[in-house]
Amino acid sequence: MSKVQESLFLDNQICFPLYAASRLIIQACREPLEELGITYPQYLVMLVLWENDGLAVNEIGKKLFLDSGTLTPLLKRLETNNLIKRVRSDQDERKVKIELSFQGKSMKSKAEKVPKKIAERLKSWEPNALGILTSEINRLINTLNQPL
Amino acid sequence: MSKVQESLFLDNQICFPLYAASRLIIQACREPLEELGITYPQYLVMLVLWENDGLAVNEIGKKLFLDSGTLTPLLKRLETNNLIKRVRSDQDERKVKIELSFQGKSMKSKAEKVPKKIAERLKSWEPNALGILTSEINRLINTLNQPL
DNA sequence: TTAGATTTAATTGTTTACAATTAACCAAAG
DNA sequence: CTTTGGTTAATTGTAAACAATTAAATCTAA
Repeated sequence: MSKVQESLFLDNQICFPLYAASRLIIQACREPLEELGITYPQYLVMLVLWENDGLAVNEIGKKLFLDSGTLTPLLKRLETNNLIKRVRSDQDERKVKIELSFQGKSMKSKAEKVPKKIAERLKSWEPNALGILTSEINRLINTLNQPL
Repeated sequence: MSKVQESLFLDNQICFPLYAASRLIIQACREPLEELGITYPQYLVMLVLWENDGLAVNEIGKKLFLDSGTLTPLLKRLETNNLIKRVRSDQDERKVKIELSFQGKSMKSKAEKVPKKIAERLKSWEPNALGILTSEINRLINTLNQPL
């Protein structure tokens, strides 16, 4: 069979394994996240804010590769759950700053369960192999982010 | 800073890089897929069918890690676009067999553009490094699929 | 100074994901 | 034959993703 035809099998491409692994690991996060009452994308936004509170919507979007079409409704849900506040900037009224509420800040310590759960799930992996895999995936992200 | 706190940074975990890389590479597929008039998950179903025509919904689901809640409406859209037929099995009326239409079969040759486009996008990568990365991700999938 | 371009968030509409439930069907035991 | 338990696809409801558009605010260059 020709190389081109072979490449039309699921596992030969990198796309499907990435897609499947991403969904499976998010599933593994779901259980500890349920205790926090948030979803995985919401958790990502919280991670960004715990590192850097008060960012604008587009600044969060740059870090997570998400646009306002995804973030605006997600942030509204986080606000409804009293984890953040959305405040229009005075200096630039186009911008909406996202600020952690007290409850949002308090969640940080409880959130440590998530990486712990994942680490437990991947305990059969050499830490080194996992580190290499992570950095190779980050390298792939860099490649895909380069303008064509 | 403690290890646990460090693990609450975006890039230290494997979850976010996987999630980001998955979405970025699906974005890279979008342009060639637009020519075919299908989405990435629809393309995955077509890949499965090109390898094995006439599978039942749950058999496709096992290969893609998707359930009927996702597949049923997706397959209905593929049927509306005349790429497949959904036929209730005679032997077991619970099952719905998915059969490629003539147009669905014809699309296979045009679909070769997708892996070609991805290969072009990743031409800066050593084929070997890409192969190792793919197999490591597949190993991760196996780990995550093991029952806890 | 202002006309046009850019930035920013929100909105609209389509398609995935997925949990939870439902309904029909099958197979095996009694 | 009937009951029971398991399988299969569909349905319902919620939350992402993302393209495309809109509207307001800001910036820039003539």
